[in-house]
Amino acid sequence: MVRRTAYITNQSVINMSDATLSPEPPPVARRERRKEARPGELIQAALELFVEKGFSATRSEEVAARAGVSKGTLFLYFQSKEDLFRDVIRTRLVDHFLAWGQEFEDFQGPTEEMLRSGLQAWWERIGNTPAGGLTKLVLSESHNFPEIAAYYQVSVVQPGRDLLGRILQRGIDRGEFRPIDVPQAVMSIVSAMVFVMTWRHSIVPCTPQDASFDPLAFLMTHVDLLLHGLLSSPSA
Amino acid sequence: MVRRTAYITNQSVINMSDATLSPEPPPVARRERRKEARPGELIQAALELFVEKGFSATRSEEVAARAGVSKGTLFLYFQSKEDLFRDVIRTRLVDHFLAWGQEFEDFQGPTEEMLRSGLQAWWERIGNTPAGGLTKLVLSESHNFPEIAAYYQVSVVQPGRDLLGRILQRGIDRGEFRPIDVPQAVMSIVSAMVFVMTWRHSIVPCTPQDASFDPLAFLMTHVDLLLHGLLSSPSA
Amino acid sequence: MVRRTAYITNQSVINMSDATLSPEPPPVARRERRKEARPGELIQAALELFVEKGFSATRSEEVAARAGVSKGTLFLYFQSKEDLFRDVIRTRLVDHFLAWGQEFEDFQGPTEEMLRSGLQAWWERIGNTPAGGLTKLVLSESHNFPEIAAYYQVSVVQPGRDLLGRILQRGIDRGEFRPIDVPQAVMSIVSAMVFVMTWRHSIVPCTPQDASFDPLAFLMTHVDLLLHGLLSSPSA
Amino acid sequence: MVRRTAYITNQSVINMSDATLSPEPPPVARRERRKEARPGELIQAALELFVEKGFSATRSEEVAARAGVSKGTLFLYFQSKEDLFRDVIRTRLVDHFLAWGQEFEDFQGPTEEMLRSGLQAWWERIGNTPAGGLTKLVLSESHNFPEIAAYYQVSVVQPGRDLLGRILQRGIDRGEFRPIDVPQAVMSIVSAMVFVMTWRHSIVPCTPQDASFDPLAFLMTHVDLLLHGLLSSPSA
DNA sequence: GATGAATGAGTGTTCATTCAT
DNA sequence: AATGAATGAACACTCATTCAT
Repeated sequence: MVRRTAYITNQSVINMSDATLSPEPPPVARRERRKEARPGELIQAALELFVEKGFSATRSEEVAARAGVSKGTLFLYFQSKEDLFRDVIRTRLVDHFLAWGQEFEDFQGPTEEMLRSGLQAWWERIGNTPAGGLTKLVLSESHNFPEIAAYYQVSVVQPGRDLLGRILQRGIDRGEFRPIDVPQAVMSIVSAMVFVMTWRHSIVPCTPQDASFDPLAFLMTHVDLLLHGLLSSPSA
Repeated sequence: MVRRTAYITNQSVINMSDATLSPEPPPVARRERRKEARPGELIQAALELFVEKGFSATRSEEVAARAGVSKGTLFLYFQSKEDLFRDVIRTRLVDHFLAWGQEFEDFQGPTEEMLRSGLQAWWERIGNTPAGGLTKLVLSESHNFPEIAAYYQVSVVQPGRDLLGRILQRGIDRGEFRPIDVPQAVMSIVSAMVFVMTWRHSIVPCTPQDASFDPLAFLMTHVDLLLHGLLSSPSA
Repeated sequence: MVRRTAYITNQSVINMSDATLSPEPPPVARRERRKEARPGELIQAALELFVEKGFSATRSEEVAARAGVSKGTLFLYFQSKEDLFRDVIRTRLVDHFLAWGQEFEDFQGPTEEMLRSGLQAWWERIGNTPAGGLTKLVLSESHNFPEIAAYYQVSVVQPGRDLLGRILQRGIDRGEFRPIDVPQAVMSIVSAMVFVMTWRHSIVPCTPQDASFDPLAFLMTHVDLLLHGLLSSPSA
Repeated sequence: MVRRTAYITNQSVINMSDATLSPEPPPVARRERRKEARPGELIQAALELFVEKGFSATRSEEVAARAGVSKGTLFLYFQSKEDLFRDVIRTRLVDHFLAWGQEFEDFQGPTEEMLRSGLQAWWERIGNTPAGGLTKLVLSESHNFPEIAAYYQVSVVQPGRDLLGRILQRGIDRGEFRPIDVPQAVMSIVSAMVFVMTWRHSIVPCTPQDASFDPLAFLMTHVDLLLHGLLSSPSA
């Protein structure tokens, strides 16, 4: 499990635990091992390059080169560049996303803490990983690959919204929160999450002079505001 | 209405002449008029197409065709397709953005209302216009055009943040708001604005089944939550 | 009109009157003239190369080069290499074929002479031109382009069979020929025509030591045999 | 049955061992047998596929797959795809062709009958077998494999012409036929044979609506016409 | 100034061939 | 001997850009 005490502020974080290479079980023929590792290596390389340079600006040969293979090998494992893109999304986004939010099922403390803790977990496990760059990529390329955007909405966004909705509902049920419009409130949180990922991979890298944007701090302050409101004497 | 007074702290702005909006002063010979209108017509066509299909998916010949001229003419006015992109963004971002926020200088009512009214104005004049698409375009292409992203940050985002900051500060000064961290609170509002534009031009068009996303309603509910908080008995 | 007294025996005849360039009517802009000439020049180049080397062995850049243009220009006029192939067939085979057999409508002499004269005309105008190579090409590539083969059958072969059929029928009607099965007899002539074209563009170029194959002589002897039979005392 | 006595005036024949047809003599170990059978199995698979789809449209992996081996094995036995092609043709052309015409050496009946009977035998044993497809293949690929075409001419066509020539000469010698130009008359028959094979493997599969072409019937009618002529009162 | 024919560098993809296992 | 993962040369096709008219 990845656990990071301090907030990670720097950009260009490529901390992707290579999910494909385990601690080398029984000794297999070298060639064999590569065959199984290849798709993962290629997807990893593609993820990095797509996030770094964008989909169409990345030549398929570059992906192959970064994975340490030749152009032809790429097409041995993926029917086309677009297919590779799809598989990157599938493998990285969805898989990673599923890892989020399991432990909240039997959370005991106050919902406010649950919300903070959930967001922090999301940031550490998803937002602050290449998957965050992927999200920006999906949004950027949505014109060219609408099915992928739709897939993202269904497989990533919707589950996230559901989870957040359950948390908010819990707060209402336990009398901690006011009986607000849950779906709308969920969107207020989602918007901050999407914004953080978008911002981090577009504006932030271009304005080094203004590098004071701290995503996790922003998220926490955001939740704070949502919880306590701006008004000095909140309305009845 | 184009008014240029404050804000513009730009760097290396090449073509700031908003050839498209000025009310065409003295009557000139037809040919002459076309000649001067050309760049603006091309920029308009490019804006539309870039927003519709993305930068790289738009062929320069399409831009020319939509502007009613031939491929060659495009390169008479712009050195390259990238240059055209830069000019589109520069011209339009500033144009559109300046239209926002002048009338708030001497707003009289409560700050809560000022905030709502300001966001509504923004939505109507910017978010819900091609400029919204522009923003998404800038973010999407920030890898390929980092100077543009930086320019956007300096010329568009920063003024917006300043304006919002002044509004929030006014609320605090008048005792309406709690003495929160203004820059952070500003970001909570900005994030919703950016999110709305991003979402609207990427996910929404790809998921017609889930077309229930109402940007203005979201913005208003968002402000509502920020103002009143989620908690039933807000903290001291 | 092309008229050759002696039989043309040599291979590699590329006598294709450029059907595209007429005696330069009114003076047109250079560029303009090229634009109209280009498709014809490209088709001519493609015809030559396809016949020389086969369809798939011919790179599209070679076609362009022989036409004196660059690769890109080829695709300005033809959507794909396959399309170019189709247009070569359409332009050259069908057009040329239509030129055959008009004057036989009111032929006066004996049918035997009509048949010889018709075959000789066919040889001079079609068989002994690049169109002959085209026929071999169509047959060779029929696996890869079945629609083209079907088109050839309908637009070239069938009309030819019809024409030959009318000639034979005339002979029967005038009592010159025995009342044979006309379609079958037609095929006996067609087979010789097809054979001549096939042979000339496949075996003959590969066996220079055996270059004694004279297509026109063969055709004439073939007709002779068909007319008079092999038997010394022909059957009743 | 494979008999090698006459005819073979070949040049540079590399692999003449007909590994495919010989009735597998003494029982060998399984592994051994496979090893010797491999080339033949590959040639058989290649023959089928080349005839079905053409040479360049057949991927070498398909050949291997149909032969039940892997891609690499193919190149264990044949230096290249072209080499495989050469071996396919060499092996099969000779094999098939030699099967024709031995029994005519001491034919007793009238020459007319001999001719018909010979053609029928040819059709059944060669024309109407994969060898027919082979012929079309040789002609189609003659540009890329001129030595093969030459080999075909020398080893297949010439023996066939010789045989037909002997038959016709017999007819003349016995007073059954007129003293015609034997080589030319032979070509009239050969042309029909070649045409039949070419047509059958190119045009016919592409025009199912016109599937009425009966090769054997055509051949017989063709001989009929050649024997009896078209004219009602044959020449003096 | 305007045109649009022409260019050619660039890229995704295929497939015969090699070679480590 | 057999495999099949890997290679990389080859090629069709695109499109931003140029320039003769």
